[in-house]
Amino acid sequence: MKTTSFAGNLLSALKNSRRWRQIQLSKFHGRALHARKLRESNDLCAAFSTHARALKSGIPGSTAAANRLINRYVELREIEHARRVFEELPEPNVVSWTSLMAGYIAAGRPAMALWLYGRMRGSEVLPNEFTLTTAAKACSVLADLRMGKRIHAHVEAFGLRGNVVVCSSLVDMYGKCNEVDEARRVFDLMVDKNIVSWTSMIAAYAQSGKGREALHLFWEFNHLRLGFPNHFMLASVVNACSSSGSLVSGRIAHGAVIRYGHEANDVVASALVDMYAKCGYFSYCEKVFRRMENPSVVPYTSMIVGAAKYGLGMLSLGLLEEMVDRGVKPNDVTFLGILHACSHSGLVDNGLEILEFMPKKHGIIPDTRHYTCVVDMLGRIGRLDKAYELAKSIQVRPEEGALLWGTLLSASRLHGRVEIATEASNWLIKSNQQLSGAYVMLSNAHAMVGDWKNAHGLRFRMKHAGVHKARGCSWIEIKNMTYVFSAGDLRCPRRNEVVSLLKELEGKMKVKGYMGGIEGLVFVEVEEEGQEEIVSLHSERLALAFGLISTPKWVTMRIMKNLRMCGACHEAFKIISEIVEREFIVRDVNRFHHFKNGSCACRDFW
DNA sequence: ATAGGGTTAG
Repeated sequence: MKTTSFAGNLLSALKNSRRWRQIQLSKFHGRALHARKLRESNDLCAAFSTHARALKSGIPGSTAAANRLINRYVELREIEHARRVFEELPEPNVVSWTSLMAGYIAAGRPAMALWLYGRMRGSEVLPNEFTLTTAAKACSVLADLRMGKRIHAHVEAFGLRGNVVVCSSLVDMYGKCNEVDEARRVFDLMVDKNIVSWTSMIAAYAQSGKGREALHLFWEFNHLRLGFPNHFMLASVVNACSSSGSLVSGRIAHGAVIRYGHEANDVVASALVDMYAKCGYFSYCEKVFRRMENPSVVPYTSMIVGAAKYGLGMLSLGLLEEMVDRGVKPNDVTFLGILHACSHSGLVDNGLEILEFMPKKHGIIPDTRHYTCVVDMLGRIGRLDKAYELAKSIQVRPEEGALLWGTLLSASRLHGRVEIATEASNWLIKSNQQLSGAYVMLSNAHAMVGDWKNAHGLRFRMKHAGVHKARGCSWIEIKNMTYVFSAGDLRCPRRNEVVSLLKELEGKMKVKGYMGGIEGLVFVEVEEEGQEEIVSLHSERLALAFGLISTPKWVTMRIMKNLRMCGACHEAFKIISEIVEREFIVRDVNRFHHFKNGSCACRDFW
């Protein structure tokens, strides 16, 4: 009985199917569909008829036949039909369960796959390596660590820790859940490793900002002569270079890409575009991008964000226009980049216009992230009231609002708008987010308008609440050396030179028309073994001169950022390089020749 | 029936 009614349901489902209607419509109008769609439709008809035949005959077919049908539907992206077949099965086996789970992941519904896994564990069917790999993948997509750990436990329980595919999927899962150390533990315990396992681990490091570790692992892979890196691995390696901001490694990685013949791969090229932008080599970023024949939305977005970082807001806007003309659809990230670009190039009116046309012209509804960019844009040029109004008008979930209110806070601090700074800080403190930033910035805002009583009071409250401000740290790579500096570290070897450099840069910035936001009072913290001191100074540059911040890299980065805003990044880089180069001899200049010839071997990496 | 890569606001 069930079968008969199901046949009826199927028929109506068939008739309701969008593709079925398409077929009927095209037949009726005598119009041909696109070849691919037609093929798909025919395939779907075939699947439907197999399905209907099986049901009408009333003889329950073999489970294997049903599984084939499930997979056919999954391939055709008809997950609900796959599910119907599955639900009709009197005795689904492990393949039926796994196929359906994989189908739900492919359909973008990984939570459903995990739900099915739970149901399966309640049945008599036991999972095998395919099921657990699929379940781990669902956790990876969802970044669901809790469930991921349970899957890991099941892998152990079913004795599958020696399976390379299962373990690679666990490495990937832990990586995507931001548990790189756990990923590494699984990776190290693997006896059999293949290129996928290595790539998963390298990608896990690269994606969590541990570029050096990623590169080291890549070096190991090459050193052990485990094979040639493929485009998957190289994309991750290039990504590792961007996340460590290392231009030297990046160029060598580019050499490796050329050497192994993966220049034409879209994903690798996108990673290179991003890497050159992040490592401060914009002309190469552009070069690599322009070499791509049909850049997709991702490289376009990388380019837009890259141009924005160099103060080339008009170029970003031009790129948006160009991609739309070429039929590449911008996405939410693209618009984040565009708004970021407008913000950093002072293109406020363009930015507001973009915000308005995003949904109308491009079908992208702005979310909190986009509004945060606009708040930043308005706040940056001092239109605090409008920024505040906008921030208040947005409905945000508490866990989403920290960036929004943090942005507003830093803008109001910059412009000495204590009342807005207070409200923004209170929002952050109330929602227990970014506490140290909230306290410090509000305290700085009070200090800026000369209200020392409140400034000190906040510091006291902060201490009382047990909130600790982590020491700032940054680094710069010049030629072959990385210089790391941390705030409060007084061991700056070339303080005087840096101070005169900063003065020089300041002069150049003024010529370029950049009005530094911080000309008034700033707060400088000196935290050395619990010691804390509040100092009011004329500017951060002076703070540096007094030795209170001795962070050339920290300061140079800041200056570079400022210079980028007025389009003088190269100048800054040149001057800084000159200073540092005098003392440090650049090692192994020939590497660059290797790179130029495209014959750089990966073992030259270090 | 199973595993890996690129863009994300302050």
